[in-house]
Amino acid sequence: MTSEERGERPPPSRRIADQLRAAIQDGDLRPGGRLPSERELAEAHGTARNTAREAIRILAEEGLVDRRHGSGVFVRERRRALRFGAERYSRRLREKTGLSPYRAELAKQGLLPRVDCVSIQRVVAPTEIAERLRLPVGTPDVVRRENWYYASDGASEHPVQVGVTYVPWPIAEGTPLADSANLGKGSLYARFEERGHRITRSREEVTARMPSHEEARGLNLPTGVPVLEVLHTGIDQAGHPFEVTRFVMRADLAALDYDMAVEETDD
Amino acid sequence: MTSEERGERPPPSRRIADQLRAAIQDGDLRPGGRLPSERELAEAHGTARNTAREAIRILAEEGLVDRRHGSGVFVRERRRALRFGAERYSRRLREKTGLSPYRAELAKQGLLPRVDCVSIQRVVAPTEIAERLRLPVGTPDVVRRENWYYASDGASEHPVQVGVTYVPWPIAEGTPLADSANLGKGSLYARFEERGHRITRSREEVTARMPSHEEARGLNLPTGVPVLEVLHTGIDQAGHPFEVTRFVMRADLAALDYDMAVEETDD
DNA sequence: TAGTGGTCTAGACCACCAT
DNA sequence: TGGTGGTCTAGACCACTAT
Repeated sequence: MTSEERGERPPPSRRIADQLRAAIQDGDLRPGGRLPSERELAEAHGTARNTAREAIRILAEEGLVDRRHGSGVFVRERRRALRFGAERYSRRLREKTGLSPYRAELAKQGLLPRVDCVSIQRVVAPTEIAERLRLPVGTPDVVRRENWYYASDGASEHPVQVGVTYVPWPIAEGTPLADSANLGKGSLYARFEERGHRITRSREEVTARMPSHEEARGLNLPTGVPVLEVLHTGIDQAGHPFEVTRFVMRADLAALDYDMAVEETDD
Repeated sequence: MTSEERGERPPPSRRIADQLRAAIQDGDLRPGGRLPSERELAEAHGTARNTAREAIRILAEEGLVDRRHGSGVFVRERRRALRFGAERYSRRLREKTGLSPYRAELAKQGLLPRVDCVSIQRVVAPTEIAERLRLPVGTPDVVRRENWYYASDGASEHPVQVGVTYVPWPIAEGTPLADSANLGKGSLYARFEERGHRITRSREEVTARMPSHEEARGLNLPTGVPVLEVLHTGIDQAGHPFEVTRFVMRADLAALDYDMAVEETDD
């Protein structure tokens, strides 16, 4: 039981945070608007600066405000414009638009996409990946392709997500999958089809967590923003998994959208 | 560009945090294990206690450690045992097990479920809900049912998720949906079928964010744990939406699992 | 009761941003 | 250059947990 639940007065830092939070939620402080400075808050409440600072920190952890060194503290604007759904793997969509699903979604939002293939390596599959690819023991080799996805509004560009794709070596061998950043017309899934693997089912395991230290730096994440982690498994017409991709995406910019038939489950 | 990226030495609080993080990731500090106290860390690094405390705070925000007032700081154990998938709406599964999907999933994990229907009200639908139910203007009334879901390992019980279901008033009127906490055999979807709405498609919009102040308290969430928010729309055999549920779940305990056909999209 | 984290004070200097 | 947040010090007292 917390002090608040017992009806006691919360400590000053909490009370200042509560008051600012209410002002944000009531619209007295508008998105993009600036909060009073730490020194102003401290004086207004008759506390030390550290106490006002603690209040700001509480709000930052909740993802409600952005702190900008040298400028001030601002009410965060909630966007979450990008929605990624299962149709991103649809051949029909691929053939119709000629765009990769990431590019198609950004185009819909009037944003400029950029995808950067930062590495292609032949590695031993991590356990989690090997399980999902049902790799036979003794043949653990996969191609690991790491892609970074950016969005630009014309003025500035932000990283949105990272995707790491694992392909069993026997499937990738001798194809652009094994060594080319540019996969050519139709991209990834067109190349899989040429190897006899047409994506028929998609399994997606979704979790959320706070970013690791490295992810927070790489994705340029403000405090109080979690990441969505999606472990995608592509399954072909024969029911065999042929690729696994782990996406890590900024949860403040991206959302997932699934539309599914319900009675189709066969267990 | 941060000071670290310029090759400068990070400030003492960061360096202490980096060192502890490495110890956790290398396994020198095991899950459940206790970190040195703030006073010990401060002395060991020749800093003020507040500086050591700041280091601990950085790790807490990353979700790596739990702080327990009066006891110490402990390496968080990662569980995430519960997986919720689209098959939870399957009639076949419902009829086979006789269990609600939540109860079935917890039983699989050897946990004891408890579901508490805390309120049933007739309200005006929030915009977001009205849009998804395609409510005609002028008939905005819905039944709002709020359920809390708990899991118990026999010793202690934790809240896992909250689900708020909205049903158009004309569908709920005169049925247990409108006023009964106990929905009877087959629960929610059996009642919908009796009203002529068989769930055929499910749309799920998934996001993640830090919990609100109230959610953090209600779900008893430790710092550094985000929530998954799922906006589920049930669609019947005629293609009409008939219920919307917003789930908010602890991301450290729950995950989502989707298995879908790919080429079925009809746009 | 001893040790822990939670909160606070009243300063200080630094790094960053806008003017 | 003046104002902002970022970090730090060297204390202090309180609230909580375990023994």
